[in-house]
Amino acid sequence: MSQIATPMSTGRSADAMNSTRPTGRILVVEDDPAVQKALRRLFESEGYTVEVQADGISAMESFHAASPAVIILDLRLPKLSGGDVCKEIKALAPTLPIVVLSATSDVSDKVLLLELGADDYVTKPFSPRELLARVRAALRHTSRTASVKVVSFDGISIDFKKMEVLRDGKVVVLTAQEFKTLQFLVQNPDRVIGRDELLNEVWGYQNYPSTRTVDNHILKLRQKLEREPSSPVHFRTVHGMGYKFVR
Amino acid sequence: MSQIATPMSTGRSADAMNSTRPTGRILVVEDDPAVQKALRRLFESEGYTVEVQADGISAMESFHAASPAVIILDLRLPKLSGGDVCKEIKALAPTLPIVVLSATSDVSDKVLLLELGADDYVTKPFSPRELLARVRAALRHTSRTASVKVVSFDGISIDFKKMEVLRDGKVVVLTAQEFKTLQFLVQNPDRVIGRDELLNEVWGYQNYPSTRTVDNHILKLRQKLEREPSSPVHFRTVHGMGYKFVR
DNA sequence: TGCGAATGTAAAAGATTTGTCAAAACCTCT
DNA sequence: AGAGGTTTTGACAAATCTTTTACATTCGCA
Repeated sequence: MSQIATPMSTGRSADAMNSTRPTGRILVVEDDPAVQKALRRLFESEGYTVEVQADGISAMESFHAASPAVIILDLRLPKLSGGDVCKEIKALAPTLPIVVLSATSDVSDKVLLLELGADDYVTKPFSPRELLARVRAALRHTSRTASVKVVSFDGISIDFKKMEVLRDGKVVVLTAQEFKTLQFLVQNPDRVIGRDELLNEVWGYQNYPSTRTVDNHILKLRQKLEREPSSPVHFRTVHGMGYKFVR
Repeated sequence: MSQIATPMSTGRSADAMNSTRPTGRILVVEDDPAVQKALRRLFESEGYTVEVQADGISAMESFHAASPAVIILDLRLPKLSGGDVCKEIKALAPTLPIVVLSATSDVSDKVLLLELGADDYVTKPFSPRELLARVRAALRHTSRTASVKVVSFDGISIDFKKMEVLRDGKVVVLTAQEFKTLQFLVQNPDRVIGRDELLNEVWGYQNYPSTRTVDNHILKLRQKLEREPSSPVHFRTVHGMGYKFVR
């Protein structure tokens, strides 16, 4: 597997690590422009939204402003050391996963990482695939600890763990995108959600399809889940605004 | 190929932990207060109950009093060396998993650890996540050997202890990796497992092959175990998400 | 009531993901 | 080093999903 030293091997060697298309914001804190660029490319090509900061101070600001889903943090930073950033952030948001990026020499002390509260680390040189895998693992972890496993209403039950939907006891097959859409809606009941918001949350920043795509997915959900698809009860249209899920 | 169930979503979505929900008590034996604190925080945030001891003598006492599910043991200890603690405990409770924490220098020979009876070890600069993974693996291991040694379904029986698989009474030869994959899937039935996760859990921390590798192993499992490999019943694909084992 | 804009709908077109096979890279024992 | 086996990669077709597109319908409002 390809190893990268500092500038990341140009080719997107990440294509192998496919699977889930993430919908996450990543804050990358790294001062070397070459690595910055490489990381941005790496994650953006995977569908993440990337924000890059080069020093500790800006990192803290971004952390507050952007509320990322995961932080990738170089330990060597100007202004405010990566270690301090890590500690501060962990104090403020204990569940926010932080993946530390470092030279082996920086972490020779086994105490260090633990104390900082980092969740994981990758030493330079690292393979893009490995970093990606760890970031995914980190994200998986937070999502797993944070939510309800089954939701039921009107003869429909949604099992997020099995990723299975039943209507009247029978399995309803949903595609990945449909399921994601459903999940977002169900987790934000009674609230009107604009197409743009759905695109942001469910599709992510990178691939921005037209808003019609959203309509189509709602259509599918209605067809598959509503008893009377043409007059939907749960997946309601709010004309001019968007959609709203009601139990 | 499929009447498969439900695909779904990104990392940020709900998704439950595998069967190894931390219900466990952990005994941490470590003399450095900073590391103590860090370990306590790490495991408690995961839902484990943590007891900490700083020296070998107290460790043995706690072992008797608290009957932990797993022990994390630093090799450098005052009063009674970690090695001795390990040996003693293994003599008293052979199945209790012990994860040794050590500096690389201490374990230039893995042999030593094996002699001690440790189940796993993590060396010096280790990532918190890695330690967690090892502990989970250790727990999985005991819960497996303690309760379920054999799993059967559809004419297939898997003997985890013997590492042997029978189909219709005949031995099916699986390679190491195939068996591990099978094991992880079987131990997490009905749950959709992404390729990433499989790589993390089955392939471990050091090597990250491409996701194609996973597909290939699934292929092998299907060829060897499914009655109709081209339309798998037990090793199902969840398009866009990963795989799911169903009895 | 009539008009323009927004939404429903279905099917075509475009992309992506997975199945599968075979070759290459790796191991582990002699 | 070589044999025999395992694991990983790479390629390509097949399967499946997503997005677009085009047209019909509905809605909001003057």
